[in-house]
Amino acid sequence: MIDKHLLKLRARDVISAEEEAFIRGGVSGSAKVPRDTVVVRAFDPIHTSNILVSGIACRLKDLGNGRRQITELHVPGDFTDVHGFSLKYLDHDILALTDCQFALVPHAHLQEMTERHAHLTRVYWFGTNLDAAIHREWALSLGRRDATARMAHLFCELYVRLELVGLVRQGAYDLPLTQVELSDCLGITPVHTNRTLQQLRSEGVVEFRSGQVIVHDLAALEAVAGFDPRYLYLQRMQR
Amino acid sequence: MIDKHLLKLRARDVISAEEEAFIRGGVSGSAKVPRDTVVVRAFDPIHTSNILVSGIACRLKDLGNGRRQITELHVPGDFTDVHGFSLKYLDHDILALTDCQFALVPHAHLQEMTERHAHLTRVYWFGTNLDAAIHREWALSLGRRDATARMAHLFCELYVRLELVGLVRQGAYDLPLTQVELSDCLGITPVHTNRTLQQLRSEGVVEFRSGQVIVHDLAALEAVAGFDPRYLYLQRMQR
DNA sequence: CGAGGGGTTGATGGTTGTCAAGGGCTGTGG
DNA sequence: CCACAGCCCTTGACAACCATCAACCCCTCG
Repeated sequence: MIDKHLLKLRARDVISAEEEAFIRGGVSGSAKVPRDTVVVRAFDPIHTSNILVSGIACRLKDLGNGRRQITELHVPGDFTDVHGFSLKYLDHDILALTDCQFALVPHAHLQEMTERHAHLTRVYWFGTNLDAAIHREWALSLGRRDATARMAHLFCELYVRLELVGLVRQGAYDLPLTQVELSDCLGITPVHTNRTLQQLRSEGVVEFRSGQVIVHDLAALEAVAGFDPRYLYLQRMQR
Repeated sequence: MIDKHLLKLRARDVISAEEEAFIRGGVSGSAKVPRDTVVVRAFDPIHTSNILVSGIACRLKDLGNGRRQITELHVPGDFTDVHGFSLKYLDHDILALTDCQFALVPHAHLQEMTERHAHLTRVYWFGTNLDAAIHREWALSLGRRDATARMAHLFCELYVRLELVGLVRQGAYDLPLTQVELSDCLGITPVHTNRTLQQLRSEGVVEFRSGQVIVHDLAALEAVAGFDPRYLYLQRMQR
């Protein structure tokens, strides 16, 4: 069930058989939730964290006045809320953007990990730091890239992250979001999202249609985005 | 030297005398750097992390074409780059925005901490998760708040964070940044920063002048910002 | 005294937001 | 089987926020 999660971990560090067993042993159950479900509500106390097994989820901050910002998209293999273990509550919702399956990990298990598995603790600490690096790149996009570059950059990021877990085929990947949800990632209005998508499509760079991203020209997409993947920390650590 | 750092830690968790000794024992030296110094350069390998003792520093992402985005401001007591311990290099610069003093902590010491001090490891893990929460709030600002609210929100955040380490007096605190640097926090141009500052000043809410932030009406400032401090996780944990 | 950094102001333009309407598709129930 | 609701996408007209460009002021410092 959490094979993709291990794939993601092993892309960046060495996980021993014993550590793998410990991780697998920590999964206390699983949950299937339909599209548009709030999996974890902001500010609620929590005692379990969720590994995304399948589907697309996100971290969503809601201003209440109708304005909302997605601060990260989650792909299969992601630990959507390990940070909940140390924070005790989240400052944002975890929302399933499509039908999703999650593997559940009690915080007690993470507590035990910190007591007895120093290396694994560092691996998951790294994981939350990677999330923070993604947040920073999004802040850069939101602050200093125009709508076109911002959108291209998001498509580049997802390309890399999904390829890591084997979900890119022939330069295309599934992303069954609405244009409204995409807007909430990019900090623009749905109308402008629509027009930006049309522009990228007409230039033959990338297409977003019927829940799929089809990259026609990856080099061009990266150029439009100004994409530099180093913020995703893709090299494996030497232990 | 790192009293403010301990103040910050103890605001959110219980630190034993033994743990305090371990932290203090980890400081291998200190560094004084003048304004505008890059303390840690993006993508350089690193083996030491820095606790900010005095001054204001930031995390800065540079697009190269003149566009740059500050993703977090650091105040005295902050561990500006603990995340460098697990990431091995940073995806952004650490820049001293004023004359700064830092306490240096070798990564070997943090490594030892993860092996022998599980609770302290959780404390510092929490710390990086708090940074990520701040990143998310900034992403929300950059994506969904207008310039006025964004600026007000930043002043609110700094008010809380500086108060925690005893650096707010009579509703005012030092913030010796230029308007250009403030612009790089807010994702707007210096010209617009200037006009937004004038607006907030003329409304009697807050004043930013000669390196000081003077809050005239905190309630109004928080209202303009839509400020909710819960993302700063101010309650102390019960161990 | 001149250079340079920082701040201020005015005029103008562009990216993006807002408002409003309509089209296509899907699912459902009469 | 058709009517209709609802969601999603698309388009056009217009407005607003913010960027750009350019100039000027003030202060400090060599």
